[in-house]
Amino acid sequence: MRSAKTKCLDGEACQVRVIHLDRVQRARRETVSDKDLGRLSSIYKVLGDPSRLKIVMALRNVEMCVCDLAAFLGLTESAISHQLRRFKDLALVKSRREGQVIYYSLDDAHVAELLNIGLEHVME
Amino acid sequence: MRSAKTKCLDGEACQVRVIHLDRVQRARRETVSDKDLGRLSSIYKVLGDPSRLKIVMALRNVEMCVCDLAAFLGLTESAISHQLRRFKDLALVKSRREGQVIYYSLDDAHVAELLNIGLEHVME
DNA sequence: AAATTATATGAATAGTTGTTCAGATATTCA
DNA sequence: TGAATATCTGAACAACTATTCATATAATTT
Repeated sequence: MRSAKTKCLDGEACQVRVIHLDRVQRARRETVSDKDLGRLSSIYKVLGDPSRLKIVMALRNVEMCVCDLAAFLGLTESAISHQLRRFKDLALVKSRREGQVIYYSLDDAHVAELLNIGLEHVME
Repeated sequence: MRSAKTKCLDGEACQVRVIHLDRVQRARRETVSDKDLGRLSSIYKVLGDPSRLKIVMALRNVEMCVCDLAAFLGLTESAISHQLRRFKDLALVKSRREGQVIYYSLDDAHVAELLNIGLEHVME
């Protein structure tokens, strides 16, 4: 099969070689929107850090406060708080106030599922 | 409930407040090894970038070469190659050579599952 | 009200990372 | 063999990020 020049989506020539134009077009047809792609990658990204992953893995089983998580991870309470906010922004973790203490837990069943499948992969 | 001082795992005093010692201990008991935690976070991390996510999303449906992916993403072939190596290092993507062309596809069923669950979460 | 406790926030910084560029390697074809 | 093609690799750099420190906010207790 021969190489071929193609044009970028915006119309400008972009000198990209395409060996299988049909496959590229199919990929373009079946791809998810950039918005969804961004949101999805944000979710994986927030799980893609050892400290944060340890946090959600713990929250899978027990509801915990910032203090507890700081002791568990051996990090500053400030660091934990910063990371928890990232989870909250993505609606992966929810919080519940009881006096001065704020308890954190998983907000979404999909998250636990993501963690379980990941664990399956790593454990076997 | 009152705060309490505890000691770090290594025995040194570390001035960490712990509100719920039982929960912290339970978390310590049920946590996965640091090695597994590292491997797992690496998997999420590699999916946590829009470009890379777009690559594996495409490979979910079609086997593609570096050229094709470069045209699809609008990136350099070099950039694609660099990213594909990360996937290969984690055994998430496999390759097959046919002459000068190397075809890439998903290596692991778990990856597709991770992507599907993520999509479910984002789409709904 | 003042002191204490738990958490949140903003700035600063050291470390990490995605991309590009230039050049190397591997395969095919003439 | 030499030219052409597809992919890979290493260095370099701008952009991003995880953590800490200092400080602010919110709730409780005395």
